[in-house]
Amino acid sequence: MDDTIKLALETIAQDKQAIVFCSSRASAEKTAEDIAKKVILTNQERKDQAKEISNSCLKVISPPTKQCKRLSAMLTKQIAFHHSGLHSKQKDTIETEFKHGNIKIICATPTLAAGLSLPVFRVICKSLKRFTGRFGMSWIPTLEYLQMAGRAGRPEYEDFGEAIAIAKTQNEKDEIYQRYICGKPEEIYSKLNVEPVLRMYLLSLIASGIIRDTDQMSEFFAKTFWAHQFGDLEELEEIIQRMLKLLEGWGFIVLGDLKKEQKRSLSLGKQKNSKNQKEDANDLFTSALEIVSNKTMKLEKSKESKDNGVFSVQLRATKIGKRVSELYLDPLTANHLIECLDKVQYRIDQAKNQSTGDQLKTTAFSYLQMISNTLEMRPRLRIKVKEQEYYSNVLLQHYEELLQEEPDVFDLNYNDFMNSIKTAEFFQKWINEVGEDVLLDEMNVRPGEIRVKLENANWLIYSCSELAKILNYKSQLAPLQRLRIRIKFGVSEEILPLLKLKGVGRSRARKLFNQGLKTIVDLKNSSQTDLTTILGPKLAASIKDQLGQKVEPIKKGKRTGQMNLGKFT
DNA sequence: GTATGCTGCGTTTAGACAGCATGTC
DNA sequence: CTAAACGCAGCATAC
Repeated sequence: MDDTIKLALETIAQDKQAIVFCSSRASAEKTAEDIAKKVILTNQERKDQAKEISNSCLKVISPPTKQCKRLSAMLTKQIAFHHSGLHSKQKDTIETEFKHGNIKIICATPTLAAGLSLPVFRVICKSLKRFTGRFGMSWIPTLEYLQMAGRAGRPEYEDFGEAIAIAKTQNEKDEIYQRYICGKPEEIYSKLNVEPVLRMYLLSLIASGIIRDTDQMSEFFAKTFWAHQFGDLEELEEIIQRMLKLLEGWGFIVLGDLKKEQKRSLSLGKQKNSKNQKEDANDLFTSALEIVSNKTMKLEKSKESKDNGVFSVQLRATKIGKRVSELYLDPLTANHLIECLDKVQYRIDQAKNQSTGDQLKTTAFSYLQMISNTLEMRPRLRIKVKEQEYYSNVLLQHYEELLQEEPDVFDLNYNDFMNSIKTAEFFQKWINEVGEDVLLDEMNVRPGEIRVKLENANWLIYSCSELAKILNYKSQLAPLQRLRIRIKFGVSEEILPLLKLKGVGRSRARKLFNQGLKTIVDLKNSSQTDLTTILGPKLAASIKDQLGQKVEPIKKGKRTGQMNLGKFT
């Protein structure tokens, strides 16, 4: 039998608890399941307790997903898995019930290591390797090992705790000993992801007025702990230089007083070719940039340049640049969104001018793909090998609606682009009321991920409408707002009016609609009795009340309102 | 006949943070 | 420089 499973069972035999850290979700689920298979609960009280927890996790989503069922089944044995795909309510109950001692083993991905304190007698690391795109399976950072191992030992209950790392070979054993037991935790800092961070950082520093010119900028970055950590100051200079130029080209900042604030796409009637626009902008700024290049950023030489009396170039955020910074958008994303909004607006204007002919339509899918292809929406839903054909069809189907060009098939970004199509398709299904169980089966999105995606989408769409306001694209505000509500509730267009009522969400609105109550007016004309049969007495009364109509006292029937409500939620 | 186990091959692979507005029986 | 394990299908064996 697997050593991990042996150790887990032995822990249970001691009537203690353990966390098993696994390197993938599939592994966490499977390991937990394998352990659960071998567990036999004898104590009736424990059985009942476990059953109760199992049920409460099962009914978090209705209808339950296969993930819910799998979790629920093993909770019966006081075993659980834990990873980011779980619904947050399930995560919560698992954590609290583990604390209460009602769950004996949790098989988890690193979520649990980073999260709140969840001390335990024994930590078992099934594997200390993890897949990384670039290097295949590689050792996890020492710091992460320490975090996981640090869960072991509960000062309140135990004198000590155990952290056990499983090695598959003698070689691995030595390596683990050297690397994790003797090794020092590495610096947290990585050079890999500097650019996006720097983009945002730079813009926010300028927008907030902390940095007003290139002198201050140089000074600021030279002094930063971050710059110190980065080490290679010249490389940092280059990056800052590049970011500055990008921010300027995107119209988020203005250099010096050489030019008035760039008005971006404010005139509605005019077709804007964004590429040309950008080039123009770059031309205009060349002189300013040259000054900057020659003068700033030579951090080591900054004294020298000051002595030479070269003047500093002013840095100022534009109106839209400020808003981008406030919205906490990556400027690259913001630019992408703005370009897409430009395109939508162009289509709208064209449609106004010529009434005939085929117009390129902007649909919900257009916007959904737009937000799906941002950095913020990463990681996108991945297209599996067998799904490729399906999603090329989806792409074809929505081709005309897209607001960005399809990259070349051999482009490195092509995969990512296709994943944005799948992600958009996921949102599309969500706002057409497809259930979470189906979404998991068909698209491999788990409830936990769904929540994160929806939150991001909500934020991005909100940001879009804020940008649209500044760009004066008024005609896009309503569609964006509608889309935002649809995303939030996961509903189709047709039942939108019903959502204004308190206590009416995705499923209740659908119920009403299917009973022929499609609008607020329909509801006003319906009797409270009818509403009661659909939604139960309490909600029926509440709706009548919200509509400003007389509320008849609730009759006490065989079933109370409480029970009805329970059934619907 | 059904359940379980083994082998071989193709496929997949952790997580989390930002803003906003408002509410849940 | 630098994979490993899961899931599934197909087949063998146990009950």
